[in-house]
Amino acid sequence: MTLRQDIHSSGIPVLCLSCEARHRGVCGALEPDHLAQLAKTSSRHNIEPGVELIGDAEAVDCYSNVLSGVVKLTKSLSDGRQQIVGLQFAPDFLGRPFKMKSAINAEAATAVSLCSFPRAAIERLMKESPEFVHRLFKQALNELDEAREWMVTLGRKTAPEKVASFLLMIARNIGSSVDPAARSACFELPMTRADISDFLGITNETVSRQLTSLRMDGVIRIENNRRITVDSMSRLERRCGGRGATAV
Amino acid sequence: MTLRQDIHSSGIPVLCLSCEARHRGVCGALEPDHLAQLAKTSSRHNIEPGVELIGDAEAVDCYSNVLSGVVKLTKSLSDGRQQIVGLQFAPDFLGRPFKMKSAINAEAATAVSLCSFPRAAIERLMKESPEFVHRLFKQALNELDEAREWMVTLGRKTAPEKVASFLLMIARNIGSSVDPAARSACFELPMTRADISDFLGITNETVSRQLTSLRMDGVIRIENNRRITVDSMSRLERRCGGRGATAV
DNA sequence: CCTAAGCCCTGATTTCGATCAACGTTCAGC
DNA sequence: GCTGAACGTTGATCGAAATCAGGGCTTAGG
Repeated sequence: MTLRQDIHSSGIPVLCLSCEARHRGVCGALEPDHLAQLAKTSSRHNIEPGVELIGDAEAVDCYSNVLSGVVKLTKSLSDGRQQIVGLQFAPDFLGRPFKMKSAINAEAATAVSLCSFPRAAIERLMKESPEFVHRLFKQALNELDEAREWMVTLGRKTAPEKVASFLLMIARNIGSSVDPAARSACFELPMTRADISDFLGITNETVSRQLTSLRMDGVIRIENNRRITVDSMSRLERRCGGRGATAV
Repeated sequence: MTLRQDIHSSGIPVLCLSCEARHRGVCGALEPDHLAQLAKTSSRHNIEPGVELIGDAEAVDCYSNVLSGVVKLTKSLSDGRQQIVGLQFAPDFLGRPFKMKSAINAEAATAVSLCSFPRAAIERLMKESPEFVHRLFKQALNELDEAREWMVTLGRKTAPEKVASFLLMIARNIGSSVDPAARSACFELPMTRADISDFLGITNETVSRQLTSLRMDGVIRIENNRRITVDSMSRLERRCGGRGATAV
C-alpha cells in the first residue's frame, strides 16, 4: 500500500504536487517523467495588473499556465480602437503553438501568477506526448467555442444583454456560489469598466449605466465598485437574451 | 524510376488522387495505408444551397471535408436573432472533435460538395496518426484566429468598415485575381445580403446601402447582385478600418 | 495638507444604424 | 400568361448607444 503510493507520487516534482494545472490543466496529460522533465525548465512569476505578457507581432519565446488571476487577450486597430478577444482563467494554457509571432496581445487584468516554460520544452513535449497535444487541442476547441459564443453577443445582443451576459460568464468562472445549487453568486470583477467595454464592444459609459440599471432593479448588488453579488442567477440569466452565453 | 513512382502512388485511392483535401487539407497528413482505410468508409455528397448539414444540439455522426462551395456556421438566440460565427471554404474540415453534440448549426451557403466520414473512422485515425491530430489542431487554431479577428470587426468596426472587411475576406478566399500582384479581384458573393448581415451583426438594409456606397465611390462593381469586381484591392483595404481583417 | 491622476457615475446632445415602408426584379409554379 | 415569394434597393423616421461634458471618490505623491 505504502509502496504503491510511493510509486505514484515518486517523480512528480514538489511544485507540481498541488498545482491546479496538473489536475485540470494541460499538465494533467503528462506522465511523471515528462512532468519532471518539464518542471526542470519551468519558472514561476507573479505579475502586476496591467503588465503586458505577450506583445502583438512579438516573437513568442515561452508558454505559460495561468495559476491564478485573469489574463485578457486583446486585438487593436491602428487608430486605437481595442477589442478584448478572450479571457483566460486558471488553469488555462497561455500561448499559440505553431506560430512564431503572436497576433494578439496578452495582458494581466488582475494580479496574475504564471508557470512559464521555454518554447523548446513545449515543442519537445508535443513531439513526445500525444496525450499532451490532445489536451492542448481540446483547450483550443474550447476557446473556439467561447469565441463563437461571444461573437453572438457582440453581433446580436443589446447593451443590457451584453453586460448581463458578461456578469454571468464571470460568475461562472470565478464566482463563489453561496448555496450549492448556484442560485446566487459573489465575485470580484477582474477588470475595470473600460476593460469590460472593450470586451463587449461598447463604451465604458454604457457599461456603467447598465450596471447601475441592474443594481436599481435589484438583480445585483455592488460594493466598492468591484465586488458584485448576484442573489438570483436565474434573474440574471433572463437578462442575457434568449439562451446565449449559457453554453459556456 | 517508374518503379519508384509506382510505390508512391500505389495505395492512394483513385478518388483521393486529385483531391484538394489531400494537398492542403487534413488528409495531407495521412500515409497511403491510412488514406486507403479512410477512403473505404468515405462518401461524397453534393448539397443544395440552404440545406442544413449539422443541427444545433444534434448528435454528430459524421465529419466531412469541404471539397467545394461555402459552408456557414451559425448560432441563434431563441428569439430568432442569428449570428454567423464562421465560414468554411474548401478544403476545410467540418466537424467538432471530442463533443457528442454540436453547439452550432452548419448550413450550405452555396452549392457544396463534401467528402464525409463516419465518426468512428475519424476517431480511430486520431488514435493512430499523431500527424492527423496535428493537422486538425492546426486548423482549429486557424479558426480561432479567424474568430478573434471577426470579434474585432463585430465589436469595434463601423458598418462601412464591416462590409469592406467582409468583401476583402471573401476576395482573399475565393477571389480570382486578374493580375498576379492581386491588385484587383473578381468573385461571386457566396451568400445573400441577409446572410452577410448575419455575419456582420447588422441589418440587410445596411449591407445593401454600404454596397451601394462602395459601388458609387468606384471601389467595387456589381453585376447581377452577386458578381463583385474589385479594381483596386488597396482602396478596399483602406476602407476596412486600421489594419483589421488583414491578418487572415 | 494639497494636487493630480485614475476610475466611476450621470446628464445632455448627437449620430449611426435599426426599423418601417414601399417598390423593382427575378424566378418557380400554376 | 399571371401570381406570389424571395431577394435586393431606397427613402423616411426613430431610437439605442456614442459622444461630449461635468463632477465625485479614491489613491499616490509632493
